[in-house]
Amino acid sequence: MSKEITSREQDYSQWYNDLVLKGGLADYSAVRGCMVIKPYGFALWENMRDVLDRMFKDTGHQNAYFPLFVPKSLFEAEEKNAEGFAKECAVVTHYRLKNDPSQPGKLMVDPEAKLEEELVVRPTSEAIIWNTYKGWIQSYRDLPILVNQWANVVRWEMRTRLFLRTAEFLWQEGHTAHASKEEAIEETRKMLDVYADFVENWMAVPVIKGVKSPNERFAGAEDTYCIEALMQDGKALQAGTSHFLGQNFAKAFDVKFSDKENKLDYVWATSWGVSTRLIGALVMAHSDDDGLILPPKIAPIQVVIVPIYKGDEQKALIDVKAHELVKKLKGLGISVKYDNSDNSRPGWKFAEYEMKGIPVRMAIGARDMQNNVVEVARRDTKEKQTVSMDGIEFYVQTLLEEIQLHIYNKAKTYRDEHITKADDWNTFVNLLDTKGGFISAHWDGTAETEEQIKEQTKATIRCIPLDAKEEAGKCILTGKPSSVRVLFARAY
RNA sequence: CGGGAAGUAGCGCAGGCCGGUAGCGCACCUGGUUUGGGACCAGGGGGUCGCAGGUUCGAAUCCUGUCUUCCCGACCA
Repeated sequence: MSKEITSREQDYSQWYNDLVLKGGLADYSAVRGCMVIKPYGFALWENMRDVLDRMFKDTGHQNAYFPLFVPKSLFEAEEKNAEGFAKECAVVTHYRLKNDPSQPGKLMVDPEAKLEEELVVRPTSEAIIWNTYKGWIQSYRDLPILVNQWANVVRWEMRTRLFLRTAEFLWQEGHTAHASKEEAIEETRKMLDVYADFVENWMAVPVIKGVKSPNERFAGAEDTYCIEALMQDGKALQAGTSHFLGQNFAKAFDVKFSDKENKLDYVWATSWGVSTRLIGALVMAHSDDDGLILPPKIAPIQVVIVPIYKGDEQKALIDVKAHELVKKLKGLGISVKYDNSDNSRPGWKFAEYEMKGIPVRMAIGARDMQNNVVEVARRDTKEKQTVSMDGIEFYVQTLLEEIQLHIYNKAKTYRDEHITKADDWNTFVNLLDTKGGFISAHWDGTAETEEQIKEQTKATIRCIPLDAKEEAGKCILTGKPSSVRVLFARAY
């Protein structure tokens, strides 16, 4: 069969690629490092986006849109930020093509059309946004500014992977400005909570909230908070970040405000973002060797109905019943697809919709019609049940909730079982090589030690968990004193 | 960006060493039989062999360049 999926055991990377491609989420494109998000994948993103957008608005944010291009002089204003991104920036240097005189029918960059100042294609928008905020802010009365934008950004990655790391990707970036440090920190933490809420309760992926070590911190931030998720191969994935930017960007762009006492001070800033990378996390957290497993709350299609019939008369009868069923389900806000196409047989459809991760499949045949029942199969456990048609919509509604919960609990159990304490170096290395997952260990707090651990084991500090308890211990590598355990893992 | 592999019909692949005008399975179209886990029979359509040069009477095949993808590494807030 052309649609077979590589098993996780055989080749985890290929399994992931197969799911994304054969599940209809995305395709490769003619542009290096850039992918096409297909309708099914984009529908998933739209669902995620809509929920997040509602959450942002419920916490007082508004959407706006800033330019794709950032003049180089603005981009370099906040030095650390610029330095951090410099190596992966696409740069526009010309604004015109012309016919190539030496190759008829071909175009060339017009050397006459060189830009006076190069334009950086945004890898993130702090620079252009803070340059704009300068004009918006004079007094404390203008604060806070709580703005989000949904946009694409470009980071010229050397090695790309569908959804997980592409040269261009879609995301949202929140950029807020505040009158006090405390308020900015509160905002940073609030949005981290929003992300954790979304990823856990909608995507059913458990996350650990934490703060990044200096090495892993966003360039230009004072503190970077993150949510870290664990994939089925034991590797960690950063699912979202929220940065307390201090006054770094305000100083770089000279954004000051007068407080109530008419004293001038620099504005305090935050930024926070999640991207289409979340789709990669979703795929790797839940799916199995038969295809995608999508959580009902964000699945583009929650229920698919497949008719099983012999001949047109039977099909016509089932069509009527199925349409009633569709109407009932839609009445409860459940998204349904009735697939009565005659192109493929039921077995083929079953496999196809399993591949696409549709949470619930219902099959109706002539026998079911007679008995007033329907076969209900759930994607997560693959269990099948025959259920009475009476009140079936409520049964399905409950089942969808159950599936959502079950998917989350399954991922959480796996995650919890893969947080392991290590108190000596051998155990630490062994755990990384055999079990994977998060290793909870002491660290002396220095960048040098973190760097050495990374060199020797490829594991990085994913975060210092926010709920970490004070505990006297010794650094896993140097034996120096440490007061808190941090989480190490190999990561995407 | 370094190492390895690959690109031939929508998908998966063979052919390539030894140059002679392209084949298999699935999918697709037509007709029929079918339909409770990826149906079967018969007939049929579809490819300038990734792209661009070169060698040759002749290139999918040999040579050069280039683009894209995969795996490993380096890099990665």
